[in-house]
Amino acid sequence: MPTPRVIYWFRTDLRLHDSPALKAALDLSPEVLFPIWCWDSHYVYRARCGVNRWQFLLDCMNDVSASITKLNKKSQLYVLREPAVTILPKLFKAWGITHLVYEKDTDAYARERDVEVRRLAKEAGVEVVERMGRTLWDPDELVKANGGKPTMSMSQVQHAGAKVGEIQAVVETPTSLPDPGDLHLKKLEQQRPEVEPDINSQYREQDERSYDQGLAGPKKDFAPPTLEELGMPAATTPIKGGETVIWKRLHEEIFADEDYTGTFAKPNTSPAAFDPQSTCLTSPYLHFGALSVRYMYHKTEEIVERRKKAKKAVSEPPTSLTGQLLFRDMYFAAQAALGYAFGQTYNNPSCRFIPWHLPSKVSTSSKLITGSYEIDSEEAEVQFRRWRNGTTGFPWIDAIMRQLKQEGWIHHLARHAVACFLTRGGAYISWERGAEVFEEWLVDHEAACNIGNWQWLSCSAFYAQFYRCYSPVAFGKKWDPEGGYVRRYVPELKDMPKKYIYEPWKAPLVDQKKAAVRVDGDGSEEEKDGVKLYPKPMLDFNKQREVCIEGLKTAYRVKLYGNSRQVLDGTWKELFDDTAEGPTEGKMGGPGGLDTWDDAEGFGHDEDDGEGEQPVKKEKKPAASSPKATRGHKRERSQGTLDGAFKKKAK
DNA sequence: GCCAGGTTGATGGT
DNA sequence: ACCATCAACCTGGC
Repeated sequence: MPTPRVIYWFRTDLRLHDSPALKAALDLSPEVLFPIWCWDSHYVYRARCGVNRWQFLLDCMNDVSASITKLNKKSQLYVLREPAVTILPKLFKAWGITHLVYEKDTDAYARERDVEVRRLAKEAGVEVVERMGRTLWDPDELVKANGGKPTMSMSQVQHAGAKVGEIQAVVETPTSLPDPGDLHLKKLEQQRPEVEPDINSQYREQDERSYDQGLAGPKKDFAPPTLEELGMPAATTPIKGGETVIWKRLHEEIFADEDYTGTFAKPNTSPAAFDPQSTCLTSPYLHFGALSVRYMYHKTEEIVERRKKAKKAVSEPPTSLTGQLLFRDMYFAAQAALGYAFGQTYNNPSCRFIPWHLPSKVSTSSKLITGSYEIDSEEAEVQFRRWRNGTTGFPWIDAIMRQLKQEGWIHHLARHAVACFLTRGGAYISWERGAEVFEEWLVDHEAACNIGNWQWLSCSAFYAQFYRCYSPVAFGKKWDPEGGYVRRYVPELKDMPKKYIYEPWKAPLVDQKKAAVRVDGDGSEEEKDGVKLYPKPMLDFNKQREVCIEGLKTAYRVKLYGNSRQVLDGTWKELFDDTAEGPTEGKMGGPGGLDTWDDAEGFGHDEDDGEGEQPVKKEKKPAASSPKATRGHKRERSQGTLDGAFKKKAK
């Protein structure tokens, strides 16, 4: 057996502390170790990653690279400007690799990529070593312990977690690293093919920009790129990425304040607090793996246990700090169980079907569904744009959306406020449209959590109390009666009297004049006759609230899910007509999703919904006129980008 | 089948 | 700060 020559492939784990995968790599006692990042994964081949998250990723890369160099002057993070599936086979050969080691990633897209990578490794005689380090428990094991079903509630996670066993202990941080070997850059660059397979030609333009710089970048030093190299403008977020950044803050500020850590209760933290924010803001570091979630969990538990012994107050899950981490695991496991379908309503057995005024792009791109919506979606489209722009005319909503765009981060409850407002508590627009905006702008965007939370807030899954509705006026007022948060992020209202700060359209003209702002228009103009403008509200909230609740009531009565037959074949609409009164007997067209791919896995929602229809299990393929209808679309919401590209190549 | 509980509503009372 | 009420969803335990 030759001495191991190892590639350590960084993906979701830009850290050196508490990394089970890195430890596994070092436990091989390798002769050489190449720490690499491939120009791959979600960050190149994706439609939507805003500049702020890009910057945060680059911060994390630079930081971990510097930490590597500290342990071994000859080493660094080698950022390769080529996707894993094409560069890895070449590296295996050129570097004489025996082992490929990485942290397990259960993201739907990552799984598909990694299946291909395993195949390529096998072909090259390279052993793959994979370790879980991204969540408290392995999402696949949580799902298994949950009866093979997606985890849809906190109690399910806690029960399944108890079955899986103790959360893995923290592993030690390496104090030294092996040398990397000769990189053979010239040889590798000569071998560079025209990018084959052509993974997602739709992102071609962006790819080419980086390929033009060569495999090792403009300076041939394998350094992380700059935003300039990527052709992007400067970032606007004040949040700085990197393991050392969060490590310092975690110990010097968060854990150092044991009262804060030990009694943390999410619902009691203010969404209107800024500078500093009311929560610990660890999410983006967890996302990029710059902070280990298990380290955070164990350290928090240590503090909580110490306080318990001292008979000091502590908080408990789900509202405590560790409770927040449990929710994260819940969403990861739900995603692991559902794969690509988790990211959309269409063909998702866990997601309730609600006929939003502005449907998702998947719905509208499906021939089966287009045309079935008769609602004035043009008005909804305008409302969507105003929501995105932060010009809804509701200062609380607009302040949040503007903070999100500028800084890439908003408080959890602020996310609730704007998500509820966009979907079931205001504009009645599909959660998928909102999720896309968060995906682009959040520095902490985690596909599983973002998707899960949008389903939660829109009452599509996880949560059902749709009559609990956030008011765009009252909710902000409750947390911030003076309106300081609004004044900070909607500066045109900074001198508006407190009385009108959440409802400026009610301010008499004389007050508007004093505040040097005119409440008028739809947000398309910033100024008129030399006076600053703030838009009038884009909808009557109290009226819309009624419309939304009625809509949700109907949708819950009709009881269709994303994989119901009527959703897949586009005949759902008749079920929503004439549903105003009475029970639903006889109105439903039969169980919905019994004949879709999900049923093989046994967790459709349709088998037990009573209502007295005969099971139509027998009719194998429904009246789907397109193969899309049964296989479902894959989306690019950070899951799913490779689609057919791999498969073609695999043959 | 009943009933309590569900991380984070709003309002109007004390 | 702590109620009840509004209307009424689902899940989980018995």
